[in-house]
Amino acid sequence: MKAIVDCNSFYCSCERLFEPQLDQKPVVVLSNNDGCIISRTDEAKALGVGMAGPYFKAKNVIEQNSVSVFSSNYNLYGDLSRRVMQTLKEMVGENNVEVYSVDEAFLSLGEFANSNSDQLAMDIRKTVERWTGIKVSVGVAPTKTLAKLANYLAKKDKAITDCVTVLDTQQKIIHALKITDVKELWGVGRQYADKLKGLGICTAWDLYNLSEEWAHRCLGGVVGVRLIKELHGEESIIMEKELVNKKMIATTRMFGAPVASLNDIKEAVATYTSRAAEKLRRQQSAASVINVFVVPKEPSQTGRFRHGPSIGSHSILSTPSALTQDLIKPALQIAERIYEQGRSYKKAGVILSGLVPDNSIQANLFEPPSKNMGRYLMEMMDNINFSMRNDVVKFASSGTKRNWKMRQEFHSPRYTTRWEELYEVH
DNA sequence: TCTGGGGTCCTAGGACCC
DNA sequence: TCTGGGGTCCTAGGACCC
Repeated sequence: MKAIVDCNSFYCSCERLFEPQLDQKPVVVLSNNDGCIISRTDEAKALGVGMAGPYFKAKNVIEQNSVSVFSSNYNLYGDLSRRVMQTLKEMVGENNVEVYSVDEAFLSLGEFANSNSDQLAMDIRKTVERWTGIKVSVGVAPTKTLAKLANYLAKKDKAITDCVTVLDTQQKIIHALKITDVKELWGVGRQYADKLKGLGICTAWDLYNLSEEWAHRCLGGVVGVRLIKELHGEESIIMEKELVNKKMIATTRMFGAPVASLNDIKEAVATYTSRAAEKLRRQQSAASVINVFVVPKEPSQTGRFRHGPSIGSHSILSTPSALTQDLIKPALQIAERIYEQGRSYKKAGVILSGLVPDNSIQANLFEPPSKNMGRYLMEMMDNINFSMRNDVVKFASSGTKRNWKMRQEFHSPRYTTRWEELYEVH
């Protein structure tokens, strides 16, 4: 049996942990740049605050109902996430936990669940809450896709389920499929949902009854086949062992306000490159390809604001590198190349790919001393920036004025990861 | 006026090779 | 001049996830 453990309104729950007077009160957390609502509590949902909707559209409702608003505080959420995952590992064994996202983990229950899945699932839910203060929902079923379905049902009707749903018999599974809209299934997004609806396939049960051959033809090839198999209880999406290294590392941001000057664009690109290079060194990789892109301000013709047209170009490094200074140089050259005088831009990004293990440590002996200096410099910068304040030490090309910096008007303290912001009890 | 920031996998098609 | 039937590798783009 598989389980999925999913934190309820995770970012909001993290904020509430340090402001307990907000329990039972509506809370929302905004995306970077305070643009979208990316987490909301049940109370906010009941007021009609949309998920993943733009903040400005919900602003009236939010102000009229005194909804508490926070900018996203990823230092805090990341730390609390680690505590939740650690709890799960202690309960079912490290090797049986697959961290799927910051607020979700799959568990392989194996023999733990043979007799009493309900009891085990409830035990997990209660223990995580007791140890970390974070409420979670648990779904249990034979496959990951069905476990996700169970979890969806657990969250949908918390008063009845107490945040736990177990689908351990064929009858329960069939009933769950029949009462669930096909668009709620894991692996069915907007495009497929619309397509399926058009064909008269409305419930998960309707999809269950289609053949693998049909899914291969109409639902993205092998991806669709896996979905059908999973619904039938056949494990087709396997558990990943340990968190493997990223194959691509990106740092991209909207600007706080549109940016027109090349200088500001270059500062932003240098800053994002530094951040991406830090992530690169953290997983001990080096990059061989660097991609820089900008998104002009003009609204997209398609009306889809998300995947608006971006203008970018890439550069291939002669030697893969993890040193910020090696990456900033080509990044800035690309920025100059793609920038057009007279336009203004709302976003820029840096993507590192072609990642390989960073073997420059071993190569040290054979390198000129200047290269070794580069490594020491990086280590020192990373350590200082990690233990003190972000960007105490940075490259001059990152700038000091930061005209492009994103908006964050409602930021809470990093209670658990910065000494000077520790929660105080008087 | 104001709409995030990451990631993954898969497929099709082109370039190139023998 | 005629010209088959494989392979592989890479990239762009589409779909999905949180």
